[in-house]
Amino acid sequence: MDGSRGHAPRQTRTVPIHHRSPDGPPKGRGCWPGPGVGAMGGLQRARNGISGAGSPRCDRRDGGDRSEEGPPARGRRCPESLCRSDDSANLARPGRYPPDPALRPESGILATFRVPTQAPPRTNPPMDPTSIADLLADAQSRIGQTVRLQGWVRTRRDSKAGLSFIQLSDGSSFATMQIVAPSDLENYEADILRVTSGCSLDVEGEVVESRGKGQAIEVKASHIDVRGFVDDPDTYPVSPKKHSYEYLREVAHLRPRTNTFGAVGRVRNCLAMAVHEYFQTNGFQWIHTPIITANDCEGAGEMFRVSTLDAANPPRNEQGEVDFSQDFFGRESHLTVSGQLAVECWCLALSKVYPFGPTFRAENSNTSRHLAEFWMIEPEIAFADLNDDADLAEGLLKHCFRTLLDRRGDDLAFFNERVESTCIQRLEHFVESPFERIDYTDAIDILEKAVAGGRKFEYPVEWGSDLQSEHERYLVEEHVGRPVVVMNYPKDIKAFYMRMNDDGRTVAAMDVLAPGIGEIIGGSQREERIDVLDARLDEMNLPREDYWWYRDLRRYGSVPHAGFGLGFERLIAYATGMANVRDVIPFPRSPGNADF
RNA sequence: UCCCCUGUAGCUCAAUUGGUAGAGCGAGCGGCUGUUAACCGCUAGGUUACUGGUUCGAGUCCAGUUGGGGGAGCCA
Repeated sequence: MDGSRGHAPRQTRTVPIHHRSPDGPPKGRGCWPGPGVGAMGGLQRARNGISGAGSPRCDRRDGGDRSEEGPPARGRRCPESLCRSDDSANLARPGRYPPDPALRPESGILATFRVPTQAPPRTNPPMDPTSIADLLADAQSRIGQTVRLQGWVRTRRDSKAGLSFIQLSDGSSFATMQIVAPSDLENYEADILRVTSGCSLDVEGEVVESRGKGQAIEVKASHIDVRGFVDDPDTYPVSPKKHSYEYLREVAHLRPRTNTFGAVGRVRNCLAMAVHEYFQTNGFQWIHTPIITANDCEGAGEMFRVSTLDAANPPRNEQGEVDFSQDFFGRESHLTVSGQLAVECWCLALSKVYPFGPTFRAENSNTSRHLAEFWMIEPEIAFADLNDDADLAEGLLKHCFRTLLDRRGDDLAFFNERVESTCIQRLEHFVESPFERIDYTDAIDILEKAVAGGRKFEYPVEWGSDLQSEHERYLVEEHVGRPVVVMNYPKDIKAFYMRMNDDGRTVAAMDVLAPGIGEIIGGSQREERIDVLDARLDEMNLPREDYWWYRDLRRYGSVPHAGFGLGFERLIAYATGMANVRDVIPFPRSPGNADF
């Protein structure tokens, strides 16, 4: 029943004030966080200085007893401030909202919830809400209509002419909507003048042509319902100013409210859909390869163990080793580091397949290009060789970026203006130019010529060793200037499953290198000949029996096939110009960091 | 994991050879204004990440711990 839908409780509630944090979480406010530089301050101190038990987020309090109401400021933690989103969002500093003398701290240990005063009347029955994106899609034809918008406040500006301007964002597009709140709204004094960044609103009003510059239309409000106030605005973490990315990572629960991260979220969604569209329109099947794997043969690095054994006191066998036969799966198991081996089974039945899901690596990698949990796209195609694989990589990437340019011009314009000034140009160039394809051996020649010409590298260039980051960067950024596919690497630096070339010393592997981000795709044609595969397993001291089902694929109807892995976060980082993959995933996991 | 840099107000940063801790933004209050990253004034806000040293005296020097960044390795 909607008559009261959207209205916060009307009564004033009181709570003991020590349920409130001595002060709020670190704040700021993120409209246009600039490039991430500088160091962190308050949060680490909060983290280091306070040692309370309980939820780790609750520890994130900065010191400082900022008013008379607080309990001892340090060494004390609020058990439920940030961690309980329902009530804490409405907690107010006592004595401020409302300014009721009976509730001042000196009258007792009471604080006041900050709640809207009175439910403003609204149309009956209430109308369905519209998204800002939909409203802007046909702005001119909507003029004169009454609409209902729901969203969060970016800024409020008052005019003594008897009105306030509120920038409302609902995340449906980069654009916000200007709400004009006339002072004759019955809750104008009581609510509207108390609205700050971060408040949630439910607005009804007429779409009108804007009298100001900067927007074609605006909504002249007839009713504004403040659904949720911001607790002490002084502590709202995402204040309307520039914030560093490092800081915003520490408030990852609120960073989607900033321009940058809202845009990242929409771009991420758009690219994910583009990936699926490309495959679905080209005859691929999406295969859900397992997250948990008991294979000890994936071989792509350190893995996270999945176990239900008592970590403090695990069962042990006669040799004193942990007895995983008593574990949940009856053997040691892990989170997947790749769906490739599993999806090859489905490739050799459904022909064109792709996993697209989360992947986990327990590597101690501390870089802007690595995450412990990331999303990977791993297409696999049957009756295909390495060139088909490179064609597929090129087709997929170009489709993704073309789609992004078509659909998220608003967000890309922002990235272009505020994050990386060549962002759009780079994407347009990307979709128009053919990839450069060079053999590893030729790449070595190019690098050797560069060295002969005086170019200095920290690591030596020699056939047989892997290309270093500096080598890849030279090839992509200086020598070619656009994405490069390096193909046919020496066999000794690549995995066992990559197909041996006729020269006997290289395998059909490829890396797609992109300017600014490095390796974005790694792939290969797979070894489909059982005798050659076995020889490679033996050569690398890998027990054949561990790969029995993988080898079966080569025994029963084997066929040349190929595939690659595309790191989804690297794709987003490249598309947006965001420098760190931790800032293109909602909640990044990296060594020492699994907050939120 | 290795190398380098770094931690000062809610945020971004200053602080001379070791000598009383500052600004901008944000916030609160007031002024002005169909405003729009508004503008003007006033106010509040600090155990200089933590622990221990050196010193008459430490934000500054030393050691350890811890957080962050850049680069490398591993890779996607």
